[in-house]
Amino acid sequence: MPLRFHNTLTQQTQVFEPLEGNLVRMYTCGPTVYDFAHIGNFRTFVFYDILRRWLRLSGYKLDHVMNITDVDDKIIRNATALGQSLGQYTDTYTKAFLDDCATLRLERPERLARATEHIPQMAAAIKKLEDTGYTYRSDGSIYFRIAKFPEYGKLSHNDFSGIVSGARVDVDEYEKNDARDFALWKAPKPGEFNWDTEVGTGRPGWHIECSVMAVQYLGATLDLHAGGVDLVFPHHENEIAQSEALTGKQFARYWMHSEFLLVDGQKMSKSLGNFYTLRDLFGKGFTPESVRYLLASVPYRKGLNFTFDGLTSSKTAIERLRNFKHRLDTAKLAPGLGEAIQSLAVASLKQFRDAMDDDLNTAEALGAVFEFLREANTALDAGTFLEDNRAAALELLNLFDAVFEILVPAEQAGAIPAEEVESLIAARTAAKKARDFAKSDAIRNELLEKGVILEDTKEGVRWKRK
RNA sequence: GGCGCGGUAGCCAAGUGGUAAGGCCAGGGUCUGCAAAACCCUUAUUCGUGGGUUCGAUUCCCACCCGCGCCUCCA
Repeated sequence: MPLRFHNTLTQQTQVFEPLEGNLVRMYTCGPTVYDFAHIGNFRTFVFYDILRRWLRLSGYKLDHVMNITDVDDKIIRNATALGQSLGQYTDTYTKAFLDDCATLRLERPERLARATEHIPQMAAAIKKLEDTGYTYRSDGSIYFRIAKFPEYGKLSHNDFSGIVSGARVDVDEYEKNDARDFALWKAPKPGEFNWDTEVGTGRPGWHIECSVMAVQYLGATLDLHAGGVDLVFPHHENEIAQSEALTGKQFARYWMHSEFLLVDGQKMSKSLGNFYTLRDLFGKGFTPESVRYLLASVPYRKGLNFTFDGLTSSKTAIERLRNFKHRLDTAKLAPGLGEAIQSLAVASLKQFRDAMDDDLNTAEALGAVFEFLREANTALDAGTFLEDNRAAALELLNLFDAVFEILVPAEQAGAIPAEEVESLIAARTAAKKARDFAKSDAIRNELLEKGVILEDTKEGVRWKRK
């Protein structure tokens, strides 16, 4: 089945094909580094990661740019309050963001682009828009005149034709000609962080950075542009207006937007006390893998209701997958090929691929894995899962983990070393053999307290960390 | 009000014009010195409400109710 994505621009799910061969030029909206990113942000960043991985696994090469917005009102406010330079302030949160991404095993885009490192390019773009009549100045700021861009609204499917009537409004009386016009360049404020450029002193508006950096690194027409739904309007709509006014070419061919994450059915907000960063969750004992799994398991276009029950349930599901992987890796199997389980493996692999091809339907892809897992366990118990079945089963599981990447546990600081665990297990086994159950149970409890769970199986003792 | 997304078992959630994937929880079982862990089994005559189209709708159409998002730089 061909790879298909839902395109916000056309409001349809359509076959994805890049403009040029197997190279995908993509741009995703990254964080504004004014604070720690929260799990709602990471829902979107995990979506980018799944998208990247599936494109790669589908045989595409990626040229992916993500911006780091390191100048905006909140950053300026906070940095000023702390008496820090912009760079000092944003470095802290940029680093925290990148650390969090690594913890969640998010692939790094081919390029991260910081807004403050592209100020001259933004000024040049604004200059060009001025020269071509797309802008006007007002009180030292430069605005984009959306009346000059008839297609404005095509992404968010809003009809602005009734609102766009700039001529009525007196420029001297109003900051903007039209309520929908947006700032390309903001007038300098005394005591704040400003840049001297060819269009004057001040600082860039929010939207221009994405247009400029995307076009600079990826060319006038992107294959794919993604972000959270809340960015559809105005951010992405404005990006389109600027970019297409600038280049005269279609800006992005496919627009993908991830839905919101809710907490207990409500929007996350500081006042409700349901506002979580990754640090908060790890502090409560949840693992990065559980967070990653939960955020990845609900298809990106569906609102995701985040709950602690959900995290706990993810942890259990991950355990089951890891147990199965371990069993596949270590089981002693009779030679031969079990026909039934083999055809199920092939079918499950196809189902997994088809589901991912269908606009990244991760929920159905997971369903395929678990269904196979159950049948394979039954076959393993029954002895109808044979040596030559191992490869296809591992292929499915490896493909699954190439997307979800949760099978290998993260290292935990302060954990009991493996050698120590092994020697305690040896002592327990000896005690059991001598039928000294008091001693063997004591060792078992000691290990449990240190976070190690023992599993007595026919093949011997297996252990894992809690 | 406009635009968009969604309402499927206790919770999370997939899906199709032909009679409901999967995960978690719960209950039952296998295994075990006892446990744990692991594994298996069971769990929606029903898909927000009311109409309509159809031989047949959760799936198509209409209306309504409810939740969420955007409509001033929130992923």
